[in-house]
Amino acid sequence: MNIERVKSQMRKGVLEYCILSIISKEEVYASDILQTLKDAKLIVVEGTLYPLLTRLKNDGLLNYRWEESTSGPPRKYYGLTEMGQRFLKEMDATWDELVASVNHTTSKNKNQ
Amino acid sequence: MNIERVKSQMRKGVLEYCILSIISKEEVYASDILQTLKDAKLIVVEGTLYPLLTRLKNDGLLNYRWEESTSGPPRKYYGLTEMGQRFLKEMDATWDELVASVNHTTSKNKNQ
DNA sequence: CCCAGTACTTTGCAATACAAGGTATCTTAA
DNA sequence: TTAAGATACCTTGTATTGCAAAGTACTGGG
Repeated sequence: MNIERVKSQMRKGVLEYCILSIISKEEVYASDILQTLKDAKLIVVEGTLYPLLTRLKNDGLLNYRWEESTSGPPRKYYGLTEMGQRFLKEMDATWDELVASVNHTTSKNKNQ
Repeated sequence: MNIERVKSQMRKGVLEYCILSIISKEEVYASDILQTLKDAKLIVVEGTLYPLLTRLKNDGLLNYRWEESTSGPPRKYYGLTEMGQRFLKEMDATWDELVASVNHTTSKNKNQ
């Protein structure tokens, strides 16, 4: 048992939410997403992200288009489907509820 | 893919944190914990809680004592070890960081 | 033509929440 | 005294999924 494992586990729960949120702002490809998550200190690796994007696409929340790159192989640029946008809104509410629940359970509030 | 699965997944990440936090306030047994989590809208079932308590005990974060009950079999009352208390403090910080990271990624802040 | 860089994909493993069923203890009441 | 019901703790099997590591494929430079 170590704190890194706990961090990793907490991350898991919000990964899909953060990824959908990032994609909702602009069309991006995998490396963009990895960089954005890294900037936010949410460490994720390729082996996690790619299968997750595929899953979200198969669930109809994402779509993508290929785009040629001047510096390597073509990239998959992802965007949110209409269903993805609706889902993201629900996730927003779900996240807010979770934060409220945890703060309630741990007796914290915003001023602490 | 449905929103319930997402809720469940978000819950997972904070379960240990919430349970340690509940136990830190007073000695409790499993049913107390289930009730407290339920009140906070963090649904958990027995089959999840018991193995988790055993794991936390084996990791040295919890200890327990048996106590007779006037209305059924004896209960295991759990308390935090010193290590558990230290760990809980780290989890507090980890949670705060996660909230900050998610809010950053999803471009939200406390006033929204 | 090989090598380095970039991008996407796949495979195997480990952790763990949950559903469902099981065991044990205690109280109550016929 | 014993059967039924309530309470409490535990175990097993399954599905999900994040991650490490290795693989495939495209591009341009030397």
